[in-house]
Amino acid sequence: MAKYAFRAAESKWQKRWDDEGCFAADQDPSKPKYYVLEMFPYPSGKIHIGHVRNYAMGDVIARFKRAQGFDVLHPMGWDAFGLPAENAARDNGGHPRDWTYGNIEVMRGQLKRMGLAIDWSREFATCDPEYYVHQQRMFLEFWKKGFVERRESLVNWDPVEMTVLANEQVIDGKGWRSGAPVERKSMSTWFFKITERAEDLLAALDDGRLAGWPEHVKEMQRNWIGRSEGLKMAFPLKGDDLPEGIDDLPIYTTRPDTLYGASFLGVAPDHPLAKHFADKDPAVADFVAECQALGTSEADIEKAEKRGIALPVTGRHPFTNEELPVYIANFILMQYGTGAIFACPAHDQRDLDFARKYGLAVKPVIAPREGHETDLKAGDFKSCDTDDGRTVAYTGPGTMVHSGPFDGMPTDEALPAAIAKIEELGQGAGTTNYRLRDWGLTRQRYWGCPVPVVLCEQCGAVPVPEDQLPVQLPDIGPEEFKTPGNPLDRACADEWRNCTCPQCGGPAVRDTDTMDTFVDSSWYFARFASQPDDKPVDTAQADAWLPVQQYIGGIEHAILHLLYARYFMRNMKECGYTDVDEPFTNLFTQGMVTHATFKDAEGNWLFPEQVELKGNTATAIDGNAPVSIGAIEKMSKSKKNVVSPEKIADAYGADAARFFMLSDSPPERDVEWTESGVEGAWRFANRVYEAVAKGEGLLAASAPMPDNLSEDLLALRKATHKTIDGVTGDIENFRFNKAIARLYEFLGALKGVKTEGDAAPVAAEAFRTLTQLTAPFMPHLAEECWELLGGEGLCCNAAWPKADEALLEDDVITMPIQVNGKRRGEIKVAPDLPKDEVEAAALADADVARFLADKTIRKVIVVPGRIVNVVAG
RNA sequence: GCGGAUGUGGCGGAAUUGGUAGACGCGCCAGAUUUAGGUUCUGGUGUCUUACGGCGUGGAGGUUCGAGUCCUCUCAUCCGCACCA
Repeated sequence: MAKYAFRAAESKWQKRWDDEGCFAADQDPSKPKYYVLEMFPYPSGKIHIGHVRNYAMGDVIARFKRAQGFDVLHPMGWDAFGLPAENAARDNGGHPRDWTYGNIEVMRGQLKRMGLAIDWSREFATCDPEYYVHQQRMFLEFWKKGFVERRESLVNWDPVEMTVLANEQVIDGKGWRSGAPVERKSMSTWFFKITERAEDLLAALDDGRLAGWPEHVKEMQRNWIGRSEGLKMAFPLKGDDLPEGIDDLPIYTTRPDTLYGASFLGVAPDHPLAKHFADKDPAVADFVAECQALGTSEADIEKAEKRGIALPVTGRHPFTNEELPVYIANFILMQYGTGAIFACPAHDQRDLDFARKYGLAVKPVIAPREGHETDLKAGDFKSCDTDDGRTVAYTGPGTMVHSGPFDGMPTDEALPAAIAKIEELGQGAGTTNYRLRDWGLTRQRYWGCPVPVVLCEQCGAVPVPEDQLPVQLPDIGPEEFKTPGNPLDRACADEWRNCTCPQCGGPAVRDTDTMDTFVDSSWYFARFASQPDDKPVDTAQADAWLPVQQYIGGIEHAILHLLYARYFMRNMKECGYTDVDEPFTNLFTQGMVTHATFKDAEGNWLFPEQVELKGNTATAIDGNAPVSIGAIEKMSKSKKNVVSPEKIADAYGADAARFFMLSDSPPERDVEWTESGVEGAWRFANRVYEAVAKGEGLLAASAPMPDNLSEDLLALRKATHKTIDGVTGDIENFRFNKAIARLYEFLGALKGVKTEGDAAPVAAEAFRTLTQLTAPFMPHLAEECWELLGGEGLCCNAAWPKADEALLEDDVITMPIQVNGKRRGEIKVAPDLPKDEVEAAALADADVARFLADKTIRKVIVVPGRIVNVVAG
């Protein structure tokens, strides 16, 4: 029997699809449109197996929707700007542009080998000037409309490399290459005022606009935006050495109810007050410098031990007139609220840690439990005792104590009362605050979209005129990438940088910042839908496709990318480019691909292909040296636990690789790549091919379905239609692993099927179904089978099968019978048998009767079509 | 530190959403076919027990006729934390 020759088949069908333009979008205006998109790849060098998983998922949806009669848009492009290209140029020479486009060339070829149903005519890279010219245009438009603003922000500064560092380049407070302690430095950059849209970005999470998003992603975004109702108020300051014009300290708090428990005030190390005293006192300056060496990463700042230093100033409590000490504290974030707080150690854990360390007062003002009030004296800490004897800050609700007029109030009443009192005193007001910060959109790097702005000493920041766009990156020599700092900001780029001011005609320089790559990825999906030369999108064309109906990508993008894209769409809408505000109707976040790690006796990492696996033991492929098997981890080049999709495609075929990536785990979860797993997929392909080969030409013969089928043939028809029903539902719900399990089961049911006489049309239906249901997962195999069966045209163009409802019903079902919750027997009954008859049948069952012999029946619970439980004692 | 998720046989997972725990695949065991096989096919495979049966969904409690599923506490792992993409 002929084996499935996947190598020949894959190139043959890819060519056919290509020649016939099968996957071009906008083919038939009469069809409903469906836009499916996977997050576009960064061209890092080669496709890895995680890409295969991501794009295989999108491809299943694209092919499935196409078969269901949709006009499908399924495009591909490249998120091509970014830091790795500059690092590669630095380490290996060359130019970031050449490295990037070279990688794209390679990766495009690798993706095409996977046989994806992609409309390649729409491909672009974000580093194409034809793309980023529109981004520059929109930037200027947003600026004009006030969505963008230039202001100061803090960055990680490497004093040796003279460069801004990304958080990931800061290791233990030191630059990753220089090893020099990092400083926090303030510089002037551009911001998108995303906080102005915080309210709507938040509202859309709950008003049904994002009904097709996973709840946990929405929850993450809600928490990220972090809307809080609180109080902004000022503590009058007292001290000999106050900065000029500063006589109070504005703070923000979400717990005004605990104001009577205030024991000190705190400011961030970057706070103006901290800066003021650092200039006067070297000890303060040292402390501030130490805090700043932590870098800008929020995680690092909040994980650090709580530390601080007192300032020679006090703040007066508005209620008690007590003078509270003021500290610089390393856990206070300048970006949140006003960068200053009042601390109530009894009811905030961080404040408590700090107060303990510096011997500050702890004043409980909330009694957690009823009757507990009398235990509490001011200064006592009993309110916070835990069962195991530790004392922790009590952050829950309770009754106010030691709080003047608020005594006896529940906390939720004391909170507005405290705000009202502060407002009455004219020392502050209730406000809404967001954790979300404005989006600093520029980077001090070469390989990004230039900011189309000229900086003139006379006129300030001036937009580059429309007819001079795009501002393209200057061509500079490869040696420039080996020099520390931003090449755009150096003499090598002078010819580009020096220019005349478009406004006054005087000498000026270009802004040397480039845009964050998140800007590039915030609207690429719109450009896929419509690509006019003279504007970002044609509104009618773009809105015909948008929003993306199914977006697929990694959970690591749950917040930033997805929030930025939502924000950017709103800006585009206000500029009239689209009527859409939410870019992604349905979102699916897929898991990562993991792989076991291997090390030789010397502790060197080994690639999987250097290792021979036999059961649970591993040896080196060259010479039988023992190999230790390590943890199963996310694939990474450094640990060498990577597999090459190309080698997999060579050995087992693209279909097997795609199929295995979807078969083993639910798609939102991580999946472990195993050689045996892909072998199983390959075996399945061969078994399908061999099964279908028995039905050669059956579709072309097209005998009519007889009316009265034998029991066996009817059972096969039922299996066929149940499989159609199940697989269709599974694909719609992203349960690819279950769809594939059903295909395995169905293949098992086809064993020994006859193809003559009455059986011919039944077998034809079964084989046709198997082929079509397999097609989204193994499209090349499906075409090969389709041809073998004599199907009309291409399998990918055939309409998706429909299940016949009448064939989904069972005449007899098996019901388990429990006695006291334990399964003791089963009965076979008609699904619609009345309850009392089911009960009678259950009690009559011999196995059940045995367990009831010495018991009295108390109750019988019959769940129709499900189960019977007899309660007896 | 904060926020989000995950945890079921030797392994990946399934369980109609409170109703037979372990579908399907991998691995393993046995048998058959083959000149040979790390091929293909057939059967078996949670665990303890000779059996009757007991026990089993990270751990500890709880609700219920019935819990992998709901509630409380807890442990472990993973993702994000704003200049990596």
